[in-house]
Amino acid sequence: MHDNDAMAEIERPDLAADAAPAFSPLYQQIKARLMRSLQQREWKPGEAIPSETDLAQRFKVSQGTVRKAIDELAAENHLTRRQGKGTFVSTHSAVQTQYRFLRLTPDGGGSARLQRRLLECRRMRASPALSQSLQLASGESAVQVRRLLLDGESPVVLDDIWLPGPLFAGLDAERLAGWRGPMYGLFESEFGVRMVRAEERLRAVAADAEASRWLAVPVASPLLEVERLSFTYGDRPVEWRRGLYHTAAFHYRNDLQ
Amino acid sequence: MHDNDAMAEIERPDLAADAAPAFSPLYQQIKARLMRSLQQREWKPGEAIPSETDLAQRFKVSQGTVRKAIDELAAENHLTRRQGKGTFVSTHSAVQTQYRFLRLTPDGGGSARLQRRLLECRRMRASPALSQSLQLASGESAVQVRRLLLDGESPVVLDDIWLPGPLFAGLDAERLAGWRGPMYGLFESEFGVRMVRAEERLRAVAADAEASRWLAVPVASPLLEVERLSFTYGDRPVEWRRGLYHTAAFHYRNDLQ
DNA sequence: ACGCATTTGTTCGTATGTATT
DNA sequence: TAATACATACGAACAAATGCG
Repeated sequence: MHDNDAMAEIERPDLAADAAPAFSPLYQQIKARLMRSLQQREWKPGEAIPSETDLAQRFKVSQGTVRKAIDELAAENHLTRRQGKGTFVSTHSAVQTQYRFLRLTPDGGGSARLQRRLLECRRMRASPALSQSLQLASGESAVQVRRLLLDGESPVVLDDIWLPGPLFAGLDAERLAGWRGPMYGLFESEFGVRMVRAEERLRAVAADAEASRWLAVPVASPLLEVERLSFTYGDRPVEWRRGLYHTAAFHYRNDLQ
Repeated sequence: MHDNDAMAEIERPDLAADAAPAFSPLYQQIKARLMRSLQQREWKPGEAIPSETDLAQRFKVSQGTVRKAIDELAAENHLTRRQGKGTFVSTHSAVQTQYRFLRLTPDGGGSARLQRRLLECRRMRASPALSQSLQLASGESAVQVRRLLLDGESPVVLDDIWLPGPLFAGLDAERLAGWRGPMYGLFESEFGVRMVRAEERLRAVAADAEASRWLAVPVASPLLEVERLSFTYGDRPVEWRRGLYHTAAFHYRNDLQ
């Protein structure tokens, strides 16, 4: 009836780790409550959350149980632990986590040092496809941002970014151009929207006239197309992005384990 | 009354012998010893390792310390825990982890169900570049495998795979063609080489004549090039692979967190 | 410069729950 | 049902890093 080797075992629906139906371990419940506090911005990106002993008292559980909850949140990059200092809400502005989602790497090694050049920032009516991706009500507005990333003088990435209009009220070219640091840092601190995870889809495509112009490559050159759907708390999609990468001197790096 | 960890350190000065830098937490030392056992195939892929209590006795530490070591090894995909059954050495043959490194996904969703077609398997002198990548002695032999992955009748991936010749003695077309299941499963069970992690580099390239023929696309079509360097225990590189993906109906999926 | 309090990190021990055989 | 193994939970103590007075 049961298979006895390692290959059995798969058929179970195996409910997701964070969805907590009727009965879930205490630490999972604590984890869910901490996630809720993060979502409600009780503690903001960069700030410290209460100490483990404080939280244990608040939730009336042992410190070890809080610890296990925090462990998982730290493993998922929601929180960052610092021995002797405390546990902090992760932020895309922290130097060590800047450009956390950018996998572009120079072929020679090292990490990319790219300049940004803002090309466009405008408000538009969301297309049906975009409304679908970002779960917008029909007819809702969107912000479109177009920009280049350059290695010195040579353009490497052409990004088109779409955001829900209402969520990013007040976002315009001036605001973007004046911001020093990663765009996701701006979103966090100015609009209260923190990107917590993203799904990327990669393809090879041929450069069209526009991409050819901006990236300074011949029409029909092969380009790496990177589509990205980014999510904030509660698995809510809040950014759709399409990047075209010129992968002559750079590549997209991915570590598998 | 009981040992604190300083005393434990004195009782077992040999613990830090290989990897651990002088003083490291006990559970890290246990983790290193477990890794060594995995590397030496004391327990083989798919097999169960001793229970946590057994290991605790063997290493003369508490069960909780062993648990923390195993936790990390499980998080790194070296081990797989199954409640009530035991802890098992991960294997690429297990159904739930088959094609763990393959990120190719049909655009419509679901998971890829691709046929394999072996095109070539031959022994060759390793090129200098390959020797460099696989850390081979100069003049050492390599095995080259070329194959197609097909979705029904339409080719999707052209893979070229290079392996260290001595490590894969006896690997030939017949052996490959006769094997049912993932290639990495064959490597594990027939050659004792388990891939534990890999680094991929992605680029967009133009199809050359050969790629065009095998993938049934026009010359100069954009293709997704996926270079992969795979490592076994001890960070030893044991496979170099170049895949050309035709990303018309498929894409390379990557989840960022 | 030093010591102290705070906070996370490590280790132990114990008990109980849950899944598997 | 019983035995085994992993999973959860609690409590306690000490270590190590940090920051402050």
